[in-house]
Amino acid sequence: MDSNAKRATIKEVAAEAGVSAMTVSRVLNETGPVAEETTERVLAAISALNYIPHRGARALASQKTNTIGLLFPEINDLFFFQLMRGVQLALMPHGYDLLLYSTARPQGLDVLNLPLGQHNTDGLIVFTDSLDDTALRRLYSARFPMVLLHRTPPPDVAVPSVSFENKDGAVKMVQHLLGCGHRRIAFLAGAPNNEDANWREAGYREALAAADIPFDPLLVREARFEEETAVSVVTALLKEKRPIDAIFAADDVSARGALRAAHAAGLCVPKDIAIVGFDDALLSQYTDPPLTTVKAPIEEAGRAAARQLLKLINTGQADPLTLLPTELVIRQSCGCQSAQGGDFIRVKKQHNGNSD
Amino acid sequence: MDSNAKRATIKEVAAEAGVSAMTVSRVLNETGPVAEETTERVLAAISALNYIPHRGARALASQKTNTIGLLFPEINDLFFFQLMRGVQLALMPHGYDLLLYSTARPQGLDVLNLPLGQHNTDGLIVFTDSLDDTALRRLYSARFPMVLLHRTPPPDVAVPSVSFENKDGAVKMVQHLLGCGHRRIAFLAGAPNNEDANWREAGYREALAAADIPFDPLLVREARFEEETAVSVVTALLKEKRPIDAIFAADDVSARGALRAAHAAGLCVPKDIAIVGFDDALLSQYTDPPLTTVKAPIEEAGRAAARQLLKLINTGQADPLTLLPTELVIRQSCGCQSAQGGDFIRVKKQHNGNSD
DNA sequence: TGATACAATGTTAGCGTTAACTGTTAGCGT
DNA sequence: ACGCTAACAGTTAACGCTAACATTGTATCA
Repeated sequence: MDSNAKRATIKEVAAEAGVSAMTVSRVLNETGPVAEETTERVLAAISALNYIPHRGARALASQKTNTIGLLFPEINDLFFFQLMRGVQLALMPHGYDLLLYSTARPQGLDVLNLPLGQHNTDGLIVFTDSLDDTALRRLYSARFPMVLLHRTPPPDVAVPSVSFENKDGAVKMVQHLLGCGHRRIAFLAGAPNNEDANWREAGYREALAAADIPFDPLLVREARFEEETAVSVVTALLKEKRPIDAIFAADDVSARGALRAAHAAGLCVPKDIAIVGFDDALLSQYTDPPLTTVKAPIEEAGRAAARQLLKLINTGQADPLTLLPTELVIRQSCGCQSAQGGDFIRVKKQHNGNSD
Repeated sequence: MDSNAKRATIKEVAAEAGVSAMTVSRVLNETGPVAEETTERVLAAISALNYIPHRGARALASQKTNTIGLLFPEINDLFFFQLMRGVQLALMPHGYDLLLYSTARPQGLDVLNLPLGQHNTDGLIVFTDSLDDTALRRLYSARFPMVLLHRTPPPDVAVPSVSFENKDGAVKMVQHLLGCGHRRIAFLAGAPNNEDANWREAGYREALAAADIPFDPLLVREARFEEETAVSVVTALLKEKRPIDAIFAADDVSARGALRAAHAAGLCVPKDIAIVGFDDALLSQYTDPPLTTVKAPIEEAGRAAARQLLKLINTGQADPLTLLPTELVIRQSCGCQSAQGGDFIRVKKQHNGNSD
């Protein structure tokens, strides 16, 4: 191994192989015919000099970065790893790399100094509220390819968006609980600006209304997808001694918190109270008792977002809305007998799981 | 908003402001004197044209990317978010962006096609085993600035490394348990190639030896830092009916698993068995009972790695080894009375928490 | 008063790569 | 033997930016 080697350039490789730089480029990018014998010499030279093409130079000359950016807010949820994996898996076979950036406070982001954008990526996946509407509009008006993940674009911005059938899943879950005989169902909401959470709450309300059960605002608490918040909120709720048959948490993390709070209050789940979640997160089958939940295809969401973005980059258009199906996963925390996925539940088919 | 605007270039900005491109560059980078009035005109032009400098071009011309790469293995631990945050926080004020890349299978990584490297970053932070020794040597011999996080470099590679005082922390914990009267202490190890875990196990053994307690290999199980693995491994261990006073898990995640397994086996923690962990992860104060553990400064590790890398880039050298101190956090799962951090425990001061 | 310094700008060239073009040469049908 | 095509390779310019140097003007000092 050469010790103090500076980076080798394409010219040096070309010289080593006795060809022109262009030929090396052709070998590298498979962009034009090169004789087999020449190819081999070039490859040998590349190997010998430990040559790695310079991204910046490539981007300059070809006007492509072969990089996709993923913008995400400050988060602390394993959820995100699955999502990222999905994106990466979908991107890799197409030769794209994934550049991640976490925007601690999206509002403060200077659009002119965006760490990810036209200057270093071919497109952007924007996760939830990691970018505010203003920045979104700017990029959109500059025709920069973007896909939103778990976020609806503002009305005047036609950016493709990928999400779950959140409302549909929540409806199914509430109908399942109702089918078990539960009537007083509390709901643990997410943060106010979280769209997934809002659609889930909408589904909760809609299913109640459909069953002619009056909506009781006192049964809705904000757990913000946080286990500890859920614990304190549910502890408080249980202290109030309202009659409650079940708690529907807007995600599995808060369901876990609810479970802990219920146990701490001396309640037996599901005998005294049913507790269910949403997401079917990694650990949800191991809670005590195993959690009944709605399975959300998280990794698939990442894949779908990547696919849509590539489509947008390559063809100039993509599906405006991709909604991934959710499905009931019935375990023990709901206290129902049904072994299988609750097929007996009639769910009115909707053209779109989120909107009416 | 101009609708179909192509990217503006520095020349267009210069033309708009009635100056040369160089002056714009100077304003942008604060690299040379520019009259106040001119500066304002340039800034106005930048704003009007929505100009964003092209990273690639900059990198080419200045031979700097202002980007640091963080390589990490496939990971499913909240741990990582704290680490990343630390890195990002330390980098931001110096104008560096953070480029992340997750190497699913580091062995298969083609050194010549490394997604992160000299071509697009000014330096690399390598987390645990996300890069194999061969690749590491190559980059090192090309004098590419790198810092290892939670990994010791191979002997012939002088790359700075940042880690915790793992062994020291483990010693303290075992001594604490011994001080409580526990004698038969089981250990839940991490994956064999995880250095943090290995040092923790070394500390466990050393403390036992120092107390003249024979090491019993049957009391060591591999939980791999995974909650579910810990549950099954501990369940099996408890079934064997060996006398066990305490379980020392190599991290809090597996401690959580141990806790669940113990409860499931009808044991009361800490009355029947003490269970302690390592890391002081986000949720550890909320377990039931609250987990006694060793606090590892995770975010600080990220910061330290970033600092060392910047130092290496700027001055050509950095501290070969940064060991961040760990400290006992005594809660209830160990069953000791001591309210505060166990000051009564005498710990022999060592020059280096990991090596002897 | 001219020499000196430095603030403020401009000019030129080049970073490493690829797009678009320009040759060559060989094969092939007629 | 003539042109025609296609395989293979090279040349030139340009991508957007900044380093290094060159050029002005103006204030300062002996």
